[in-house]
Amino acid sequence: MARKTGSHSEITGPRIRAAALKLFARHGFAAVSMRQIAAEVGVQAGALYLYTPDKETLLFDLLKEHMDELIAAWEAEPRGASPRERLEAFVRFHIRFNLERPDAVFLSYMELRNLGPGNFAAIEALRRDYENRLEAILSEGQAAGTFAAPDTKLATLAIIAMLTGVNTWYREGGRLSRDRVGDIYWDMVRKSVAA
Amino acid sequence: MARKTGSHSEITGPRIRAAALKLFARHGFAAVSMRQIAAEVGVQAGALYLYTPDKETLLFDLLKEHMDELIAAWEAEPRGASPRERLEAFVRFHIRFNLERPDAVFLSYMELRNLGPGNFAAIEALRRDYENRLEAILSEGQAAGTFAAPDTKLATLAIIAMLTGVNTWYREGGRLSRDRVGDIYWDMVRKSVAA
DNA sequence: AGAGTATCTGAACGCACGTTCAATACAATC
DNA sequence: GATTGTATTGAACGTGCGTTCAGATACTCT
Repeated sequence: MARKTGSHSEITGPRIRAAALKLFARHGFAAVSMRQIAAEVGVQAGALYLYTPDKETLLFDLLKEHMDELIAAWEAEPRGASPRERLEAFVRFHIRFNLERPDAVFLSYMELRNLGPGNFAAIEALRRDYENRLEAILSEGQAAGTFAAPDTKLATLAIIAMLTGVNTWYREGGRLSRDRVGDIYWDMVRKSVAA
Repeated sequence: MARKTGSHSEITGPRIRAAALKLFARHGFAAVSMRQIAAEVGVQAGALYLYTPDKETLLFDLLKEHMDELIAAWEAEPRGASPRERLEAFVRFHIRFNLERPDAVFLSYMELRNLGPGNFAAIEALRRDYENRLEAILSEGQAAGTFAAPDTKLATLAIIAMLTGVNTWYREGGRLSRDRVGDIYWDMVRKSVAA
């Protein structure tokens, strides 16, 4: 028995990636077998190799796609007029974007070590690219006298760590809405680099 | 051939835990085999079971020990007179303590999901205990008018995420000393919750 | 209707896994 | 120097791993 009905290649590929994303995030890359991913999709393990050359590449593609989307989404965001407005937009964007993709965010922070050196470097470069966009905002504000961070590079890393941390505790339907969380974090970030 | 010379039980146990900590942090719990740990220690895989009932318990013991040490070390820290002094002490303590144990910190944030429900709950409780100590400081300062965090619970989580993030980028011999990093983060934390 | 192509199955490959345990080697005690 | 107890080996258990591939199936095109 092979396919049941219809042409599936355009649907199986995304389903494999979705299943892999979910399972890798839940149990960790090394703890998830190709057979588990296949079972989640409703297919035999061998069929996965029509869509990926190997397990590591499957992980890499997920991480790469996530980082590309992150940067593209930030680029598409309306650009604030002042450094202060741009920083506020960044804070709210980062929280909102990450809360919409908890599995991909989790993977991006936890499973980099399962990549070979070349793939690792590619993802790291994208991460640094994203960080640099925040640092540029802080530097501009610093030059304009709006901000007074003791060290813009460290402020960049500190702010991103703080914002990404929201994903570890936020639960849908909890005591705070996403917008309210954005308000609270913006207040803290704003003050932390205030002049 | 069994032992080479001398009585080893008091030395093999700690060596197993040290090897497991290093390898788990480097490659992830699921990706490390009992045979690899044994090889690192210079012993056969079967010998590990003299010191741990199974692999998960080995991980749990590492995490538990780390959390116990963390809380005990904070308890032993001199207690500042004011909320502001206590917060500064917390910031500097957290950075210093975590930078001294990067592997254990990494494990504590990444491998909780490999614990069974009971073990998981035990570690989570200790983590919450630690967080509550910071939140208590913020609440006191809030009541005294020293701090004006929009939400002490979120400020707690934000500060801890920010501080723990230092471990992801700090490298010995880099451009900043540990003390200087403490200064910079204390400046940002102080301002972020300032009245 | 028939050929060709894309998609998938099912079995197999060699290898490594966590764990157990009888046998063994050594150290300490008498 | 024999006895006892502890620390360790080395082989084995059944299971599951990532990956490959010949063959089967269902769809498309003529």
